[in-house]
Amino acid sequence: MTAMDINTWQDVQGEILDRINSRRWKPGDLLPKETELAQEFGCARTTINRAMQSLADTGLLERRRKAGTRVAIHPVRKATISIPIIQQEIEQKGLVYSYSLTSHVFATPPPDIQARLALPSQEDVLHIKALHLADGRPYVFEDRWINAQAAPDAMNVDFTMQSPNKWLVENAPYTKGDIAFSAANAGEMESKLLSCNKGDALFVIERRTWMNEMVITTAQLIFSPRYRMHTDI
Amino acid sequence: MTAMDINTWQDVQGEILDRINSRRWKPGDLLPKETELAQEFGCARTTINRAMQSLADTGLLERRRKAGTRVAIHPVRKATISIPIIQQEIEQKGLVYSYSLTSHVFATPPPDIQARLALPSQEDVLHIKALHLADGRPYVFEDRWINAQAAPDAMNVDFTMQSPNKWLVENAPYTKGDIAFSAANAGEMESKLLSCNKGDALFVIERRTWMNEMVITTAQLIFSPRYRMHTDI
DNA sequence: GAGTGGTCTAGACCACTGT
DNA sequence: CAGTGGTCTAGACCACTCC
Repeated sequence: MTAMDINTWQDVQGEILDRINSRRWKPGDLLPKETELAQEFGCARTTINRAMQSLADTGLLERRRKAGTRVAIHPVRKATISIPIIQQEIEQKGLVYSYSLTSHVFATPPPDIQARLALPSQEDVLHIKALHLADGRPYVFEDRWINAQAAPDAMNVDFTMQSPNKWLVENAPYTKGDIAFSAANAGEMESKLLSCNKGDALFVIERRTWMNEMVITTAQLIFSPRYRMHTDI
Repeated sequence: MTAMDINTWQDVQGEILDRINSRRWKPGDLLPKETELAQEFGCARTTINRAMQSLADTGLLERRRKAGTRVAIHPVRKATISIPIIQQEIEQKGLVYSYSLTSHVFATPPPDIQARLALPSQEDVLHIKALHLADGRPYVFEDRWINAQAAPDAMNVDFTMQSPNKWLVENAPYTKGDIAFSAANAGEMESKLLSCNKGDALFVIERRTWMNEMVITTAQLIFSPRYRMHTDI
C-alpha cells in the first residue's frame, strides 16, 4: 500500500496536484470521472467534486459536463490580489499613516471622466484629490470623482479627516467594479505632490465601482516611485 | 410573500448580497447562523454554507467557528487576475502574434538573480532574452533565467521557435509561485527593443515559480508603453 | 464547556453538451 | 440521447474558539 489516508477534500486536492506535478497526469490528459476517483480514494463523490472544483477555480483543471475533467492545456493560473484600504496597507508595513486633503470641489468633469462615470448628461460631480503618506512621506496620490446621485451621503462627509478611499469602502457597497494597472510618467503635478522627479515611472491603479447600472466612483491611485504590488500564486 | 424562489446556492448568495447592498446587513453586523438561514430560505444548511463560503473567499464576509459570520468591516475585496500566456493574450485581442529570440546563453547570474533563484552555490544558469510582438510591433520583452537543475529538459529546447514563456507554462508545473507588478523607466536597452523613448514609463511583471523548495525560473516581463492590465471585481 | 462553522456521506435529480 | 459534472438534501461528526 502506498497511500496515506485520504479523507478531506484538501487531501484529494493534494493527491491530484501530486499526480499533475509528477507528470503522471499531463496537460490535456483526461482524468478519471468523479465516481471512479471516489472509489479509488474510498470517499464520497461530493468530496472529489469539491477538490476538483477548487482546482478548476485556480485554472489548473478544465471541467465540462459530459466531456469530463482535463488538466488544462494552457494552465492560465489565476492570482488573487487583495485590494486593500490604503491606510491598512501602510500600517501593515509598520509605518505611520497620515493623510492630507488637497482639493475638494463640486465640478463638471472633463469628457473622459464623464464617460468613465457613464453619466447620461453633463452633471456636476464631486472631485477630490488627496495624498496618503507613510511615515510622513508621500505614498500614493488619490484623484477621485464621486457621482452624487449614486452616493448622496458622500456629499456631506468631511474628507479632511477621513480619506474618500476609506469612507467609500466602508459606506458604499457595490455590485460590480473594474480595476486596471498601468505605468505612467510623473508630470508636473505628480512630481510635486509625490516629491519625485518629473518623468519618473509611477505605478497607477484605476478603479471604478458600480451599484447596479450606476457608477458610484472612479479613481486614479498614483503611487510613489518604486512601489511594488505583489502576491503569491 | 416577498421572496422569489431561493433554491441554488447562487440564489442564496444573491440574496445575501442584496441584504448587504441594501444595508440591511451592515459592515460588522453578525449574520444569522447557518441553521437559521437554512430555515428561513427553506433549504439545507449545506447550501447556505456553500454560499457563505464563496462570499468569504471574496473577502465580503468573515467567518469564525463559534463566533459566527459577520459582514467584513473592511471589505478587502479580492480580485482574481489571470496570468495569461503572452501569445494567447495577443491573439485574443485579434492581433497577429510573433516572437523573436534575442539572446540565449548559459551564464553565471549576477548576485541579485542568484538570490532570486535561491541557488546554494554559484552555478551556471540558462539566460534567455526574447521579444514578443503583436502585429509586428514590440509588445513585451521577456528577460528570463532558468535553473538547469529544476528544469533539465529546458536545456535542450529550441527557443527560437517557441518562447520560454509558452514552453515553461506547458512543460514545467510548479507547486508555488510569486508575482509582482511595478513601473520602471525605459533604459537604453528597453527603448531600443521596444522602440520607445528612453525614460518612458513601462509596466513590469516579475514572476517566479517553484517546484517544492527549488526555484524553476524567474522572469521580468517588460511591456511596451501604455500597456494596461485590467480585470473585474 | 458549549456553540458555531467545516466537512463527510449516500443518494438523488438536474443541466449541459458531445456524439 | 446518454454521459458527465453541478447541485441539493438530511443527518452526522469533528475542529476550532470564545466564554
